[in-house]
Amino acid sequence: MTRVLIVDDEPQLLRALRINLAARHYEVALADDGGSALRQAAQFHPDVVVLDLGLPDIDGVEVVHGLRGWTSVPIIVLSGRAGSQDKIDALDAGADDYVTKPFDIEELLARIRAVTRRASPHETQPVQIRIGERTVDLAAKTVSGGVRLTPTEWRLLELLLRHPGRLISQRQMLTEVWGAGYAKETHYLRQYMAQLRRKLEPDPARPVHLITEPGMGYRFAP
Amino acid sequence: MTRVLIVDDEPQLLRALRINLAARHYEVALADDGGSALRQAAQFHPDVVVLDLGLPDIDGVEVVHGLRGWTSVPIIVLSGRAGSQDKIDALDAGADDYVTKPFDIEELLARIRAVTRRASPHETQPVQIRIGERTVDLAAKTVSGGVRLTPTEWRLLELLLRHPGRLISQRQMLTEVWGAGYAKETHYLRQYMAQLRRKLEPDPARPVHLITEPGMGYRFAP
DNA sequence: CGACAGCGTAGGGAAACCGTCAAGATGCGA
DNA sequence: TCGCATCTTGACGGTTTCCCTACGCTGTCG
Repeated sequence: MTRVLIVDDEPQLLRALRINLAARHYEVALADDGGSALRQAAQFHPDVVVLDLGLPDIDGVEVVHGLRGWTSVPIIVLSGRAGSQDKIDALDAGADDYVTKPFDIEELLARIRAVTRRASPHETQPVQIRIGERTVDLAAKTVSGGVRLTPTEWRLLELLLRHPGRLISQRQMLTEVWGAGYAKETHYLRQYMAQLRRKLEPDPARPVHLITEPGMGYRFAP
Repeated sequence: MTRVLIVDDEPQLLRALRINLAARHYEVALADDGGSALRQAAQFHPDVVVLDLGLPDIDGVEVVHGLRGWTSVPIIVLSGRAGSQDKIDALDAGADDYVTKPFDIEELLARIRAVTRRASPHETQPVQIRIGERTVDLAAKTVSGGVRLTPTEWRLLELLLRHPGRLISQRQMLTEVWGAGYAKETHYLRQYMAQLRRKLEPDPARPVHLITEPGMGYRFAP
């Protein structure tokens, strides 16, 4: 079932879309500002995000940036502003499509079908990754052996696992998992990397998959 | 280089797009009806197709179907008809995006960037460089053969590798790696160049890739 | 032949960094 | 309101990395 996150500050629109999408057997989550949108995206893991640019707290383009920091979920932008520059900014920030209000609900549905159709083969690619004796499923958010991870642990692990073999800088990890204001709190990294190792590594004291690169960052070695 | 196939029956539009895209270093192919569009797509293998729905011979939606029969190349549909049903039909036929004429050329370019960005996540080209028997990946910060480098070693090596064959002055290396106050500490250079050679050169005593230019600086010879 | 300048190598102390244990603070559901 | 899971914060010992000093080598030039 396709999961849709709708972000808009008009209750009417939210309601209309929720009803229409639910009637077509989409699973729907709602958010009415940028902050809750980012939180919802992390928890709900939608297959597509419908995002209004005119939000009360954060600029919509910033929300796109925030999402693109850690996910490639398709984003369809809504906006009342018909100006072309808005479209260009949103698309270049990483949005996949742009619809100007007022729009026909059928057209939005068609665009949702279009972006999810393109993204769906991506979904079938292996999201199961082995770490030692454990198997991690990023899509289902499960780890074999009855291991459970907290939300923060998931975000951190996902960031590493999505770039196998690549060095992820401390700065990148901190800003993408905790936020832009935490770029220097390397303490958190040590704390949570230790927890991940305890839960995933065969011998947590001698990690072979979650590798430290002193002074630079961490790396997931498959 | 991204390859774009433009299908439209208006010579003016074809010309305008061709010029704009060529100026931005796209490779462009043109077609003015559905038949040649399908032929061109087969021969030219574009990375994205810009397709006008109002063609003289075949209905645009049929062209979409024809393309989707064998390729998943992103398709951006153009149309003068603003009616929503057109959009829905085209999107459901397999198009990826829809732009209504008249459109801002910048907007179309942004949409081209959006669909190509999505279609080719492989564009994150691995910057791999060979040094003797070792392979260095600057993006992933890895060296083949289990070799590990420290942060300072990486900074120094990156500076050299980003300018293959070029002489890098001691002054430049010192200021870029250690800071403006270290411009005369040539000592550090010898120290770290020796370490890099030990880790990367087949015979550290006889360097063939990390070359000393006495009195001047160092050079990376590919 | 000797002085000198530039380069390569080795090793030790200091500082920065990392892993770990432990405890306080916070938020959420019962 | 309480209890639990999670997130923050603090403290300490071990390790890596960096900075710095010392010394041998080579080629040039007087």
